[in-house]
This record gives sequence, structure tokens and C-alpha cells, in this order.
Amino acid sequence: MGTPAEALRKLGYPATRGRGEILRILTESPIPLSSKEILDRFPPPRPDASTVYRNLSLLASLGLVRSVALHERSRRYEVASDGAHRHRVVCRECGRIASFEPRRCDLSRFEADIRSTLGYDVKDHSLEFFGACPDCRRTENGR
Amino acid sequence: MGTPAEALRKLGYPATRGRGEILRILTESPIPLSSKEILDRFPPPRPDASTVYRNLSLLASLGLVRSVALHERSRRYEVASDGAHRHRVVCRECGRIASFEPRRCDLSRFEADIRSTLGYDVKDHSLEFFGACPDCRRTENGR
DNA sequence: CCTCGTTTTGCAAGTATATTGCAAATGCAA
DNA sequence: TTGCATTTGCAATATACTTGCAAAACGAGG
Repeated sequence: MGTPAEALRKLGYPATRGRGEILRILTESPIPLSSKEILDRFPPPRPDASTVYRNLSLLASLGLVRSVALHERSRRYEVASDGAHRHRVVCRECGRIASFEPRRCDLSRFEADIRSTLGYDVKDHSLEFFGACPDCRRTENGR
Repeated sequence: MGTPAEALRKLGYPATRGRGEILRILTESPIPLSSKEILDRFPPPRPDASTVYRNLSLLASLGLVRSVALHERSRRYEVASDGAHRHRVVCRECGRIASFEPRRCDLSRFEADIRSTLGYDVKDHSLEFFGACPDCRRTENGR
């Protein structure tokens, strides 16, 4: 693999500043970010929000980033680095998100079932957990 | 368990027509519905959209319905019936959604890992698959 | 290094989804 | 049936995202 800029140019798209920054920002974040959060981390001069949206769509369609659906109003994005695959845990109280790489993520049994019963060819999945983060557990249990 | 109306009254909330219809509509649907889809299925007179949103929030906070996060712009909802637990498969091409009840859904290994490494107390999870539905597979493969 | 055609960006306007305040209508216990 | 708390409809507002268009940036070729 190469730098993000190389990856983009190889695919025939100019590596503009905005695209590079989005990839850098997402790479540096341990959790997926919303477009607003991405914008807030942009070093000045900040691009317009529409530019960020357009670039996120492009990068997603090229497979360089991936959108993550948590139970929120806005979408979040993370880098889709080479096979690495992540799951999320979201705190139902405070919304805190943690992201982790599964030790081994074998859902092939599900995928085989789905193919035979529903006929879908599964290419990807998304697994999120919801519960209480350490801080909120402490508060609500009273200990 | 009892009727939805009883469940609501037991929790101290009036069982209004809107609430009853929402629960009925969601119960009858094999896949989770958006607020707009719910509204469209309402027998006249249709309530205002804000009423549907308010009731969905209430029902969700009471645990009678549950929101499902697919990679879309709007939220979807399904009934949270007594332990029954569903997963979804979404077609990346046409958006078609299928829902199924897992034969056995053992993600306790994940949950134990999460508790020990991240400290979250997991109460729930959400697993979605993405791929190509039978129709779109046929079209894109050319056979 | 400069020129030129293509692609992207900023800006403004537009759309979809969701939330909120308030007065009128409804639910339901007595 | 009455009375009071709760909910509903309506209108306004907020938020997330999309789109059209002219100006600016990109980068290939000279």
C-alpha cells in the first residue's frame, strides 16, 4: 500500500488538500467521526461542510473510508484500512464510544445461513454493542 | 405479557390511539420501518409527524420498541418483543432489507472480552449484514 | 514554469428528518 | 359525567445532508 495521496491518484482522482486531511484525521482518531467532528479538526483554512460531505462520499465509494451506523442522527466514518475490521461499543447513557479490533470475528456461519435462506450474497457486516461505560456504571449502581 | 395497551397503562402512560397503531404497524411489519413509513400505514385520520416521533421516543424509552441503525438517513424502528432478537441484511444496490431471527446468536465471547478490556457492561447488540440481494446479484453478474 | 482543460471548491439555496412551544383535544380515574 | 393530567396538531425551528453554479485549484503537456 502507499500514501493516501498515491491511492487517490492511482484511482484517478486528484489528491486535494481536503481529501488528504480527511484521511489523516480519520486515521488519527480511535473512534469513527461525524462530518462535524471532522470539520472541527481541520487545520485552517477550513473547507465548506459540503466539501467534506462530497469527499466523504467519494472516499466511501472508493472504499478508502467506511460509514458506521450507530444509533445517532448523523453518520460516522472511519478509515477502511486493508482488511482491518472494527467493532464498536456505545454507552447508552453518555454516548461514549469505544472501538476495538476483534480477536477473531467469525460470523461465517451467519453468512452461510443468510445465503441459503434469504439468497443474499453478504460482503460486509457491522456489529455494535450497547451498554454502560465504566463511568456510567459507577454512577448508576451507586458504587 | 398482555396487550400493548395494558403494557402502556401498567407503565403509567395512557394508551392513545397513536401508540396502539404504532405498535400494531410495527408488529405486522417483517422489517423495521422509518417514521415516514409508519405514518403512511396509519389508517385515517393520520396523526401529525411530530406525534409519531414523540411516541416512538416514548416507546423506545419504555423498551417496547427499539431503533435499528442501518446506513441510512433516517432511523428505523421495530417492536422489542420479549427477548426475540433480530438481525438484518441490507442490499447495497437497491436497499432491500430482510430480517431474520438467528438460530443461535452467541456473542457472549465478545461481551466478556469487552467487559474485561474496555470495562463496558454490554446489554444489547446490533448486527447487520450488507451485500447483494438475489435480484441485484442476478443483474450484476449477468446471469 | 506556464497554459489549458478538467475536477473540485465555496457559497447559497434547497430538501429531508427530527425537535419544540403552546393552545386545543383527548384519556381516564373518580 | 366531570376534572385534571397528558397528549395531540400546528407552526416554527433545528440539524443533517444535497445540489447548482461560478470561481479556484489540480496536474498533464509543452
